[in-house]
Amino acid sequence: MASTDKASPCDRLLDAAARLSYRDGVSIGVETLCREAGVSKRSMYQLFDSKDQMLAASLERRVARYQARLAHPDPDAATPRERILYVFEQLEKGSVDPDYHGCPYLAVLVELKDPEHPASAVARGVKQTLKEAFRTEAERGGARDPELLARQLLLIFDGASARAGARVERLDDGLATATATALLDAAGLA
Amino acid sequence: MASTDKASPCDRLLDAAARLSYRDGVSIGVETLCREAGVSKRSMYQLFDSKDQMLAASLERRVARYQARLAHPDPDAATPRERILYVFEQLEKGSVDPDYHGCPYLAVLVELKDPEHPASAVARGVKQTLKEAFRTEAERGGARDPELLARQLLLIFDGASARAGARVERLDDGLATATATALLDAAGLA
DNA sequence: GCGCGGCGAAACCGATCGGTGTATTCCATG
DNA sequence: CATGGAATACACCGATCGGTTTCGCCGCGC
Repeated sequence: MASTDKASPCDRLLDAAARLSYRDGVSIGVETLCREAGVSKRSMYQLFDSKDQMLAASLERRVARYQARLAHPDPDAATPRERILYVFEQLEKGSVDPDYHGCPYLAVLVELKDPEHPASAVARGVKQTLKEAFRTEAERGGARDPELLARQLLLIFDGASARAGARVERLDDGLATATATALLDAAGLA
Repeated sequence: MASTDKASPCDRLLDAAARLSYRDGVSIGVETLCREAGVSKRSMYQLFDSKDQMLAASLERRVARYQARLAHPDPDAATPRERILYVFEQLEKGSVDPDYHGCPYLAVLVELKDPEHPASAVARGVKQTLKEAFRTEAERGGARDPELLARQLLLIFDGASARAGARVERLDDGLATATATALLDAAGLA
């Protein structure tokens, strides 16, 4: 059976929306989405009010998985520095996938220039959460200015993911971790 | 008279394409573009082979202006460090404009996931040129690894422009220059 | 005065957009 | 077996997509 069988129409729709909108952009058509999910357009509009809300739901659905992949597997044993650098190591590991096209949440924010779009709100929330995670680690590690360090790390994170996704830069030599390390050192993080 | 009068149809078209595709995204329609430029669709298709090529031309047209805005006004008197930091100061100055939506070349690369698109090639070229400018300054300033430093600075540049354009971050407190400075120091740049 | 070329207005092309209406089928529950 | 909700197929809506074509005006050279 195909990987999309057996799941509920709602799940199949959200998975297809996440996959295709990430690969082809948010302007992917609902017709294509439904065909890919094996769900009729009529069913889709009974499950969701609009394409915009389905897109937001498809982003929301993957938030936990996304954050879990960036979280250090053994948080208690790791230092703040290790937990921060683990995020960038994971970014570098993911970027070698030929299907990698950058952080999907940043891509949505760039493509949907409308900040009122429901999907933009989801994406902003993910970015905010990551920043707060960085800031918490920065505080625990004794950084001189935890807020500043967190904002700097997000500059690196988003810059690296955007450039790697656009195939303008490669991260597989540790560019992101090296840059983050330089900032951690400059911030006086333990 | 409107600002678009008196210029040639070609210029008006390219200006409108640059303005609207930057504001609304590259999926802006040719109908809208032509209406804004006051040029008939027929004339547009005599001047350009396709919408894609017109988009590429509109990006190309602004390259020199874009690069000039990032270049230090007095290159001979300035140190490599000053010339590098000037780029980030200009980025921060531009980002306070309410119409700022990030670096237009990075936005095009993210929106047009197709690297074969003629506009993608133009955008990649701009990024490459900026990286080489950074590397030249890094060499002249005696950085330990000029190539690495140039790549790191572009991470900052693109991360800052994308986040500022998406209104997820503000640069008006000097975030970009502060981060770049930390990297220059870490690289041993004079 | 006349014809011709360039250009704008607008119709037109097939395709696709987001979204809806309607009729039908499937399946689980009572 | 009957009923009802869920899902289907499919036609349809007006709008817009990138792109082409027709027509008619206007100015310039002969």
